[in-house]
Formats: sequence, C-alpha cells, structure tokens
Amino acid sequence: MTPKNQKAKAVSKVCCGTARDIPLSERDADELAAVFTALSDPVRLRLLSIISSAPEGEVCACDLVTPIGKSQPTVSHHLKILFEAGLVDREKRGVWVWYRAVPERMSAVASRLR
Amino acid sequence: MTPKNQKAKAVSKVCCGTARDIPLSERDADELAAVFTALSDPVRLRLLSIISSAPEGEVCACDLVTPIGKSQPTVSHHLKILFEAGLVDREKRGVWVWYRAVPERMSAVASRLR
DNA sequence: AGTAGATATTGACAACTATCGATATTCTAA
DNA sequence: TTAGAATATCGATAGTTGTCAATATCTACT
Repeated sequence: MTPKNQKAKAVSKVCCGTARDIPLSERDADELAAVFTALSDPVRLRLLSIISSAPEGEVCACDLVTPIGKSQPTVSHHLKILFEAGLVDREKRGVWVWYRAVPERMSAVASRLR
Repeated sequence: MTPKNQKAKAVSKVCCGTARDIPLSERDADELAAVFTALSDPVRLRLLSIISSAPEGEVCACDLVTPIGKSQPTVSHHLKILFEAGLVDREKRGVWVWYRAVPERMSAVASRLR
C-alpha cells in the first residue's frame, strides 16, 4: 500500500496505505465512459464538427455523407450513436433529417474533465 | 444536398447544397479520438478520478489495484493507456511507480468540446 | 396506387479491446 | 548474489465495434 514518509522523494521501505474509496462511482463511470465512447471515433468527431459549426445551426443528414466519405449506412450509424449519447438532436422534416449540436451536453461532459 | 428555402421549417423540394469542407481535419480527428478512446473505459475513468483527487498529488500504482478490483496486469494496462494519452504522468521511485494527473492535458481536451 | 429519393436497419466480417494467468523485468535488502 | 516484491509484458479468449452491401421504411409527388 502507500509508501509512507516520502520526504524529498526518497524511497521508503513502507508501502501501500489504506484503501480510500473511489471518487467516481461505478455507475457514474459507466455513464461518462459511454459518452466518451461516442466521442472516440474520428468520423463522429468530424460529423460533430460539421454540425456544430453550421451557420444555420443545423445540418441535413444528406449533406453529411459525401464530405465524410463513408457509406450512407455508416454515416447513419454514427449519427445514431451521437444522438443516443445526447450530443446531437435531430428533427425529421419531410424526407430529410436535420441535426443540431447540443452544446449544453458538450459543456457538461467537458466540465467533468475539470 | 442542402434543402433550400426552409422558410418556417417548411419542407422544400430542393435538397443538398454544396459540400463545405470539414472544420476538423482528419489528422486532428484521429488525435482527438485517440484521447477520447483513452477516456472511454470506466476503469480508466475511475483510475483517473483516484489519481486526480490524491491529496499529495500522486498515487502509487500499488494503491490502485485493490480498490479498482481488477487484476494487476489489467490495471497496469489501463495505466499505460492513460499515460500514452498524456492524461497522467508517472515517475518510478525504487520499486514503485507514482502516477499524477496532467490537468493541462485534461483542460486542453475539455476545451475542444467548446 | 406507384415511383423515386432519403434515411434506417440487418447481416456479415475484420479489426480492435478488456481481461486474466503466466512469466519476465526491475529494484531493494539481506 | 540471492530472495522477495512491484510492475510490465505476453498469449489467449470473449466481447465489442466500424464498415459496407442489401434491404426495409418512410415521405413526397405525380
């Protein structure tokens, strides 16, 4: 356990202290990890960057396939993951689906990194 | 492409505008995604939470195995991933390895979420 | 109704990852 | 130098994930 008497970074012979409990609960860790998993793919990050920077605040899904350079099912799959993570919102209008960023969600996640 | 003339959110028959280029480059997306991948595991998040909240600013690896409840090789593996992502720093002192958080790295990542 | 276009779902496959037991490496102390 | 302890690496395995082709679903228009 915790090496004690680490004065001036000297090496002590005593090791390993009492186990404190973990600040982040298992449940919270699972939830947070889920969001980071949604952010852990370069294609999704690029999708997010397009959606977040849209001048009109929203982007049609049809405008995402070509620039991203992946198949339509793949883009649809990634958008679903971003949506389920709460990072984007969507609205169906006619045949098209419009995506918008959820900045509160992003800042909430960002704040968990201190 | 982009449906035009979306007055009052009406559905237009014109779709899909010109492809703008993507704000986030492929290279930047890859790098960012790598950090989020490091953050996408609950065990690593809990390790980070322990290390970040250490009163002395550092934690001995030997103090992480028992609370986390995983095998020593597994904890070592996760610590390596956190280290390689730049999220923690480490220093070997004698037989022990001491880990500390890298808050600048965390805020740098956090700021990429706006 | 019937057609055409946009998006979602399914199924399959390759690549990656978390995990552990066993083992190797590194360091201290006797 | 030998023993013992802390950490890292290796090898194997089960589970997850990104990708696409094929297909289904939904909507608008004729």
